[in-house]
Amino acid sequence: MADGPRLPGIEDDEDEEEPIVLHVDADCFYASCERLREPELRGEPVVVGMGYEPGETNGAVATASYEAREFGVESAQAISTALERLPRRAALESEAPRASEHSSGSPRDPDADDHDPELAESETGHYRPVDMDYYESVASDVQEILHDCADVVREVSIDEAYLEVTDRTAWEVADGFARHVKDRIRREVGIVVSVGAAPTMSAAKIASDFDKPDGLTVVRPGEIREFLAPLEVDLLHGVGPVTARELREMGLETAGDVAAADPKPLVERFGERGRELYDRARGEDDRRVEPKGDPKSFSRESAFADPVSEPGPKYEQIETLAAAVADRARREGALYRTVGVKAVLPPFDVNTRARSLPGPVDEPALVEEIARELFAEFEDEPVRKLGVRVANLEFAAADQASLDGWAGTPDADERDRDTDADADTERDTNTDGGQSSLADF
DNA sequence: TCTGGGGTCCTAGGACCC
DNA sequence: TCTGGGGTCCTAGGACCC
Repeated sequence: MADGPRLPGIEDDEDEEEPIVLHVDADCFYASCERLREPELRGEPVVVGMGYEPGETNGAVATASYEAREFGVESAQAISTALERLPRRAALESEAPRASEHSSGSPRDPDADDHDPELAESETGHYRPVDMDYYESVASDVQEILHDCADVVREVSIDEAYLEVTDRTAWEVADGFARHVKDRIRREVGIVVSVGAAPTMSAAKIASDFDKPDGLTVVRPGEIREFLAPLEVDLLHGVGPVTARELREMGLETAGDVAAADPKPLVERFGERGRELYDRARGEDDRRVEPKGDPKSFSRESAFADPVSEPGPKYEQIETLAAAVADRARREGALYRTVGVKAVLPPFDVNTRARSLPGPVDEPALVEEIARELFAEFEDEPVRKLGVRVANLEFAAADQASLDGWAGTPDADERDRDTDADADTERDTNTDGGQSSLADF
């Protein structure tokens, strides 16, 4: 606006102050990873299933390649539904990939296809179980490049990150910079990503989604509202099916409608979220890219193939999950103050229970004990899914060292004392005895 | 769309405190 | 004692995201 001196090619002084945020989002990441180690899958429909085992029909779709999506396979869909739309290529193949498996005239396993035995290969797809360890190793290669390209990186999930690159590029060449990031990841890792560049995190996020797959969309300062206006409300981050329906009932179909609406009813109906929605639709978002902080909770859950009514197997599962969660916390160096369970009863009735302790602990036996107690009220109910969670985490690592210095009580000592106390005291969180480790805090 | 697993944030109500 | 207002912590549920 002001008429001060301008650098060549820069339209407006204000633009210089506008942050340049990149949102990098891998396209059907799990499927791409599978193709990385199994190049025969390139160009083929690939479905990666969670809770899926080769040859089985249980589980849900984690990721479907774009070829698989053509058949109506969608993420979060039941594998059984996906299989109806896109039958499995051959049952044998998914157990142990063999080079010649899908060459012509291969013998069929009896349960290879429960459908048309004459099914054309072109109408079948490849199903693979999720292999997080492998995907994480690929993701860390990608992340290395991202950190190399930006001053601040915020990893949102395994396949998605925000980059603050204001000092690395300029608006007039932002598309070239984004191209460079894309190319490096493709060349060095073999993964295709979509990138959005914008002055705000929320616009960058939508921009990366705009032209998927292999997309590159730059939204320059002053263009955000115009860019968002025609988009359906459910494309806005934070608007799911429920909110989208309610917005439509209010006569708001697009981001432009929301931006032009009276914010009062939005705030009345949706509270703080309504305000945020309104601001974001107008291109207003002053969040800066910051590295992700410590996690707030750890949880593990697992579903039964069919609802289970007998207490035995359910308590067994609770114990397994409790041990896994406690182990995770210990490995990550986290103390927890709250233990919770989740019981999903048919048809899909989600129940959660939680109990907090007076102070943070690292005690696997206690996690199990509390989880069992919290679960007791559901022991005779049919249960389809169970979960165990620890929350109110404390990552004491940094402080702990100095604390140890004067207190002279390493972690292990505290744990031992606590376990001893455990043996002879009822572990009621409100009694004052038997909580020696807690008293230290 | 009949439902997998790991998270985050928000809200509402109750307990409790001053 | 029927009674104000503010604050915090806790639990449960819900919506949402990937």
